[in-house]
Amino acid sequence: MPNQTYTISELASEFGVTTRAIRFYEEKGLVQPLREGQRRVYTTADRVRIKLILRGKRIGMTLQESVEVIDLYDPLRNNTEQLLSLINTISGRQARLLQQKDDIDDMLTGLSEVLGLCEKALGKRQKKISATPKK
Amino acid sequence: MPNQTYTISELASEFGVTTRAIRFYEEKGLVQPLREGQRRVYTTADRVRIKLILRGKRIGMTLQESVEVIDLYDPLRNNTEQLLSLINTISGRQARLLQQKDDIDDMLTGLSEVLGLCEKALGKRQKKISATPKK
DNA sequence: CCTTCCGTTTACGTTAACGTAATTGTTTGA
DNA sequence: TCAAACAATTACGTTAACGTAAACGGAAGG
Repeated sequence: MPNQTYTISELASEFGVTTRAIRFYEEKGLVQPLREGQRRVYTTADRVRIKLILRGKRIGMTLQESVEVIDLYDPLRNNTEQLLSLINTISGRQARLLQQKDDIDDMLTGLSEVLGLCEKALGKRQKKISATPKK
Repeated sequence: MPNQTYTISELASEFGVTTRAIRFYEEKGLVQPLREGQRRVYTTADRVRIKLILRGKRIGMTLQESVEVIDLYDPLRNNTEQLLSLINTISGRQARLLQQKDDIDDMLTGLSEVLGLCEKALGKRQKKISATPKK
């Protein structure tokens, strides 16, 4: 039943952001929840948009960029001209993402090496570390 | 011969940033070029730091975060306590990077699907697109 | 000598993405 | 009925990461 709705604080706590942030996204036109009187009512579609926005944020996209990416999906307008331009846009975006993956792989490689050095320095003692996901 | 040095504008144009940005990084203590009179002189080590900083930026890290990652590499201080904490830090960072890769993969999948739809809508005509990496 | 091209410092301006009140409803359980 | 919990609006504050402009100095070339 994807006809569920959500309150702002439900979504906020689900995604680990503040209600202020979600209202801010609305100010910027990123979501347009329904109203029930004054109260905002979010549909599953709204929920998905927010989720995608936050995904974009995690990889360093601005809110506007996230919206642009999201908007690539919807009306799928039929003009040939626009389709060609859309293809270019998507290709560019894909290239950036691939670059990002390379960057991440490089960084992961480096971190693994440092990790190796650390463990070596610890004399390979099999110390269990309490997972402390700081902050 | 890695004893080469660089001027600020050389690095700026190589990396596609402004000299202002590089001076800003210095203000923030991210690099400490030598001086030749007033002029800044950058070593290959400085160059690498800047490169790493920009790599961090591409995947959405703040300057401070980039420095933290870079600093994981150097003194490799020997205190056991610190080593354990370092290991945790690195593990956390790795987790974030893996999450980012997943995010990117998801986005790439989505974009590919849209691309497919576009090409289908174009009737599979083998139109060559001029690579227009816009802006 | 004068202009043109780097380069430097100082300092105020800007944008994004919220944070942080302050104030004012509205609903709900004791 | 009344306080507690949740929601809304309005508005000023904040941080990061530079942009932009002003004002100046050395050096190189025509």
